[in-house]
Amino acid sequence: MSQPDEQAEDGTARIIEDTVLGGLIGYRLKRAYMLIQPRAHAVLAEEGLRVASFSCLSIIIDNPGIVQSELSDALQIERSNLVVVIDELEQRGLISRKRVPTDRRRYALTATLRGRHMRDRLTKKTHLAEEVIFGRLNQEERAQFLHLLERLEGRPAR
Amino acid sequence: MSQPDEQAEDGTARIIEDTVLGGLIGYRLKRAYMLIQPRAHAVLAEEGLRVASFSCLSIIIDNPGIVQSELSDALQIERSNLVVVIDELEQRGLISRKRVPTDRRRYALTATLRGRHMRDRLTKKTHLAEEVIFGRLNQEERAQFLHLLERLEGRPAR
DNA sequence: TATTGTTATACTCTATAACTATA
DNA sequence: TATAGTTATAGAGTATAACAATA
Repeated sequence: MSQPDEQAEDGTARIIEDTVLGGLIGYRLKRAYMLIQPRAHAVLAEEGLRVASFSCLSIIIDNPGIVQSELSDALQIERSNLVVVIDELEQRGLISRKRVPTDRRRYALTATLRGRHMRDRLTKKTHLAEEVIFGRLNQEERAQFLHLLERLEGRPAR
Repeated sequence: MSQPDEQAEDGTARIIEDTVLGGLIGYRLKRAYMLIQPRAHAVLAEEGLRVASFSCLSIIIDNPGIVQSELSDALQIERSNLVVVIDELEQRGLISRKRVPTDRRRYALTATLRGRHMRDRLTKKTHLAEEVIFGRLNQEERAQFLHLLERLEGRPAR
């Protein structure tokens, strides 16, 4: 997987030079993300869930009664695109929705027992899948990395 | 931008709990990437280029004579999807292609002067755009972060 | 008037299969 | 037979506009 042994005209592998791209954090983040994402995708697909569905399920479990517009904000998914995900989770019996009595425009979302079990199982499998890549870092580096990602998201230095 | 002030039923902002997602590196990488990507996208769009086009242009400049299948490997873009990008770069006069005499199936790609100027200009603007986010880290943290990204991509520890 | 959930739609990215010309 | 570039196409994911119900 990903061996750089493309044949150049003389039959030797070409070493790719790069003076710019590797210095761009967006490019580097994308490459790292693309290492992880397909593995998470595959694990979740085994249970018929997409990544977005798993994310929604997880946030609903951690925030019982959350409504779609709040979920939309939290996960940065367009309200309109959330609809199909929520429908899917409900039809599979992983969450349920009921109208908020004080504001009948909104639906309070809660996970079912089945949904909670699904998340717990998939959390373990996803962590295992990520381990193939994240395991390249030792414990100190992992903590550093997650800390730096938090800093990038705007959390102030410790 | 991204203030978490969604109104809960009682009129106070809901604090979103998260016991699982934040511990998944894929989720965290995606969030960081989504902070950077739209900014790079916007800068490149000002010159009518997409991110993939800029990446290709840059690798072609650094590797004159590279052919499409090598570029495809280097950037992990499907050969078929590269075609439109290369066409675009050529039509805009940023690169040129000529058949490789020793293997007439292949086209050697090289950047024009105009292409090199375009890259130089866009490299500066992209770095500036990324700075809004990456600037949240100090110099030592930046070096650490890029180093850890390299480690994730499989480069052995120093 | 504004907001929530919804529908319809379009656009970009990405993936796959099959073709051609060359090797 | 295999490979490079190409075409066509389909599937995700994402973004926007407009609507009904409710506030």
